[in-house]
Amino acid sequence: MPRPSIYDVAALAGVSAATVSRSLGGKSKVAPETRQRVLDAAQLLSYVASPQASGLASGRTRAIGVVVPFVTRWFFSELISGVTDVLRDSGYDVVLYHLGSARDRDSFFSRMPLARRVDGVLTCSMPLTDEHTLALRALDLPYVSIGSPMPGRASVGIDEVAAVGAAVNHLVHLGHTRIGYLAGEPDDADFGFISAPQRRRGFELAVAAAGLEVDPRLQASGRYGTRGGASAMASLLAGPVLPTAVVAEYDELALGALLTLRRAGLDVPGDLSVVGVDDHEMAEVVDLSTVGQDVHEQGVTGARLLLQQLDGAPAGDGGAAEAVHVLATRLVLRGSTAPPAGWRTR
Amino acid sequence: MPRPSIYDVAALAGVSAATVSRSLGGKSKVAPETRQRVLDAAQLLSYVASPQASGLASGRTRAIGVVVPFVTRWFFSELISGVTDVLRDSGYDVVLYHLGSARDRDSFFSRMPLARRVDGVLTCSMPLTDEHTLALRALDLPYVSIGSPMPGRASVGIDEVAAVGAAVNHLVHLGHTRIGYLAGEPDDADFGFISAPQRRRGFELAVAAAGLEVDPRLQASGRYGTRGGASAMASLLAGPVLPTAVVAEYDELALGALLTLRRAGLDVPGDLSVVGVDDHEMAEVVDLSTVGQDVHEQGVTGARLLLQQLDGAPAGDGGAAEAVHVLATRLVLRGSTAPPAGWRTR
DNA sequence: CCCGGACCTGGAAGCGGTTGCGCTCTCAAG
DNA sequence: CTTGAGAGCGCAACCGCTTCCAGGTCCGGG
Repeated sequence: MPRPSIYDVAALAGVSAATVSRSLGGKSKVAPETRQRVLDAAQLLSYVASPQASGLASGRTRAIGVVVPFVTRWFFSELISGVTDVLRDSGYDVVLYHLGSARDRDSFFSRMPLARRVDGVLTCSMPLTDEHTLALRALDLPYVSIGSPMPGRASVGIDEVAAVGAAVNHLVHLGHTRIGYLAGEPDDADFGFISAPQRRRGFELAVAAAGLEVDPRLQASGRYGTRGGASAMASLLAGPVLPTAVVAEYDELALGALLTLRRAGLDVPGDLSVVGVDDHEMAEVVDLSTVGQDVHEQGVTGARLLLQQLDGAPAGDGGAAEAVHVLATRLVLRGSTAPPAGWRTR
Repeated sequence: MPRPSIYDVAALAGVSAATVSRSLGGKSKVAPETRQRVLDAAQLLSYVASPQASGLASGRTRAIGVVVPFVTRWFFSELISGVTDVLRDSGYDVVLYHLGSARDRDSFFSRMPLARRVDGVLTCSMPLTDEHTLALRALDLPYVSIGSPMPGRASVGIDEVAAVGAAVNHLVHLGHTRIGYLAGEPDDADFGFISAPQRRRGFELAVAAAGLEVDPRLQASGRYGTRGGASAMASLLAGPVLPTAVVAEYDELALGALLTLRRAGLDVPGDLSVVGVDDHEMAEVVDLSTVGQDVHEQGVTGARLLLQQLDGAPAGDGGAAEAVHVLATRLVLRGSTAPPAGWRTR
């Protein structure tokens, strides 16, 4: 028994297919009594309209393309979770495009499978080349970028520069003067976090603003993740000049750093303070001070912005389509930061 | 300028729409020279066939529904990553359904938005009621279940009982006799890991098999995640009888347990051994012994099984459609386990 | 009593492809 | 030279729904 079509429902309800469509779609006027009859019939047959056909006829797909470079990393999974929750509740399907490598991205943006498949696009902290951006623009679909502003398009994110600045200032206020920086490096998939440059800049600006010197000997980098943080910290420890505190580009690096320090027998924050950025779920576990961002909320906001564009401005006019939403970050003080050794409050 | 249709391509190439379709679809015979002309024309117009229309006409959507209860948890994100990689390379789109709460699931399975949207379905460790299962069956689509076998359908997973058993045996061989168990509890979303009962059973069977007593005073549970592990361990420490080793239902719990132990000033593995299950990425960082499973590989395998059904047996015959793939687990020995205090090798 | 308008509903034309069927043309065998 | 097999390609019929347009009813007002 094949799936029932709209005609089956129409026949059962004793109306035309047009009326069934109207009753279910809820758009134009149908006599309440008629509508109920149709609804009952549909229910009875457990009829579900073919998204294919309805999309073809109406020009709307009721699906959103969500493009992410990674799905296994904390930041992205939080984002996806926020996005999918909002979209599901609005009746949109989420088509997930997982583009880890540059190769994947290139082939994706040149083939553009998004073309007629979705009503809108959401990219999450995607490192896009000009070509990619162009291809995206050519789609001329409602679009929101999360994690990286895009000229003329709506976006949501945090102030990366300020976030790292807050971390630095916290250390400065504690009295630290030799502040190190742990950065991530692009990994095999040739992808560094898109926010990396800004975070580094945030670090340097804040250090300079505090009247301190930006000392390259106090900076180190490691591959993505905890492992990278561990090795970066190790190289800092092996360096010519020791910091009294370090800020990590993101929490995973800080976690690794903590590990290295513990193994080296150094006390945190006694011998060295550590502060991260993100407020990763593990940060609380290891008592890491950090600058938190609400990633789930960014996903939610991004999705909402997109929905707004979808049933409002038809992509491209002023209004919400260009809004840049900057979400707040918060300094989360935990046990990994303290005044430098030998320093005392006046 | 609206998106080009197949007729635009046809006109440009000087052929009929049918030929364009055949040239791009690659199915039936087209003269190589003609096909090339069509390909060039399509390329020139950057033509992408509407999935809607082609799906409607052909009955295939080139999309797979992936249903997960969570996306932010290690296990699931790894799975999704494996699944999406395979499907993307096979030209399938992934429609992600993120159903965290029982309410979400109920409304999902009763509305069944999957109906005509996808060619196949993949569920990942979903706790399904009989109703859900029935609704899924009624779809009559190629289907693979990851993380929980389903009668008559293909599935992939690990032997949960054996995995925990391996953890227990490891401790037994080390000489432990008072072995505790840390379990997770369902969280707000009313969801406990679907494998929880089997893991517990694995624990109890292995303990019994070792000739030891299953002592309820050596078992504790906490809410999902590290936090839960920490509190579960705490309650064990506060209990009437102390274990010399504990196995945690999954690594996140073990991580929390390690934290509690460290804070309590207990040495691991000196005072107490800890072993987890999963080989979570943080396990390596904190030097946790564990029983590892390759979750990414499970995703890959699941996706492959589904593809096999898609272009082979039309859902429901014998063959691969019912295969139960059990992937291997491996005992990963790290620094969190050792013989019990006061014990020495003969 | 007649007419205009509001309100429902049905008919039918697509939406943009796919594909069965059949026509045309080429070429080798009879 | 005739005939038949194939290969290539076009015609047209859908796929299942949405939506424009027009027709039919029912009312209230003139």
